[in-house]
Amino acid sequence: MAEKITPRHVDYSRWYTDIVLQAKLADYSPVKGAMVIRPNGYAIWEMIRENLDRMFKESGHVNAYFPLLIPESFMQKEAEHVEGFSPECAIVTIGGGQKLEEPLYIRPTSETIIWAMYKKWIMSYRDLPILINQWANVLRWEMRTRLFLRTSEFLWQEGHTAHATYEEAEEETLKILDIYKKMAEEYLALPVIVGRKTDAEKFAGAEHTYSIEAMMQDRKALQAGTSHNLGQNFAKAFDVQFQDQDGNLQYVYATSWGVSTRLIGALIMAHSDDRGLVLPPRLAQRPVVIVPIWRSAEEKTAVLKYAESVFEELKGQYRVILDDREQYKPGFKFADWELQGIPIRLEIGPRDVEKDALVLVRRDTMEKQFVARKGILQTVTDELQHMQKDMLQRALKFREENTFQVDDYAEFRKIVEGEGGFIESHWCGDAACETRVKEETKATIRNIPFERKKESGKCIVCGKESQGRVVFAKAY
RNA sequence: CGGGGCGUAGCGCAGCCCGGUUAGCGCACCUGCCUUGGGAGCAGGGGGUCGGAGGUUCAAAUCCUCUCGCCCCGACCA
Repeated sequence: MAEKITPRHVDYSRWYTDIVLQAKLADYSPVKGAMVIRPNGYAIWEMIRENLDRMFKESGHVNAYFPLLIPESFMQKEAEHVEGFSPECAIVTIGGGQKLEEPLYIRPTSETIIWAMYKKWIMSYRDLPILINQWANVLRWEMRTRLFLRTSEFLWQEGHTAHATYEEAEEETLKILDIYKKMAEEYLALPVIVGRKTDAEKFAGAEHTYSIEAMMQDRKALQAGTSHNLGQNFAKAFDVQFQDQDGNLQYVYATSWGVSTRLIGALIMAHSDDRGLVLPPRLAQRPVVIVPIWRSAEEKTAVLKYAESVFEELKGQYRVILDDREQYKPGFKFADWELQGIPIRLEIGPRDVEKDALVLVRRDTMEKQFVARKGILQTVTDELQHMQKDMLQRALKFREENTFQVDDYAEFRKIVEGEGGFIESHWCGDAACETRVKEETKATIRNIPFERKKESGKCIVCGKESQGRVVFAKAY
């Protein structure tokens, strides 16, 4: 059989597309720019969703659902917001066979409809805070689309909170960022740089935006989540005031934050290899596959009996696949499950039955080891934990090896135009310098990391004073 | 909007220039046999408005006209 996946070194973006299609994560839809998320892909989203949802609820948030369609007038209330989103909106103008009096926007995000409702619900400080999240689809008309990374319609969660003070809103914004970091590192095994976006890169309508940024295997950056402190911008636009304890009317402070199915793209590009998908164990709904191997009918009986006993032992803890299909040889099954990223494969053949052992293969390292039948549940559990940890460490090491401190613009350009990577350079804070770098190199400031050294230096572009380094990279 | 390319089975393609019986190949799919410790083999089988419409002709996947869709490059936009 021919190779199904273009190797990374041949064509990175084709490799990515091949993985998505061949691992049956998603498929192209009849509508340009949209995609179908297939069961394998949706399973990953479910794992992300279940865990994030739990963390949101543990931190006091509740879920709700706001409608898909937003009156045009709502969209136009917040000036920056309108400007930021108008070009990429789809608008419904006909309903029930008649032209609508007011066009309805298909939500590109829900701030406006939500703040129109918050106006009705918020009267006093006793109504605050409101900590609502919603799981929804949104639509942004995109010219260049790529499966999971940028599609016109995508799934996400969007949190929208309302607070009595700026400080409380800021605290919320940061709390969520922490949850995102946890999701990225502990579940996706994806090390991220936490920081603040520059004004040029912030959300349209926000006071400021924070993000988590990850490095992909082609050394490009991918924004994996954002959290915005919206200040009083939306409260003012929608006239949402509350009466404080002293009886004074004040505008409400807001936040919003989201992660999307783009995380699945991040996951693929950070960990997968030329054989196919590599799933971190904590995101695998089915972390183990058992492949029985036999020749004769007697062997088949013995092997299957043995395999079933292993299956029974593991199934209380893990969703296990027992691949007893007759029509495929073991070699085919190995390749098939590797393609789909199943973290651990257990091979069971006549020799293993005899020795009361089995062969365990880790997807990330492809390392084969003989393990004892006894205690297999514990062995699998240990291996899954190690794999989870190793994947994060490996990704972290890769990022560190491809992060450079640069103080000379010529060298900066050489790196960006060459292999690429994250470049930590001084920046004076002037948008003009940021723009110049973007125009000349296509690299942008990913964020201003929280964990940066206080270090005086000179702006990589203009040479003016700078307090610390920011992270530049080409981004998805 | 300009230039170029492509539409033939689920996917990838050949056939077209030079019109001629039932339109073919690889992969995938179905049935059977045989195999099974790294993507097997053999035999049989199902599946097509040849993108669409019109025209030329005894005869069109093939020639002509129109039309629709997609891809690449440029322009535009960021």
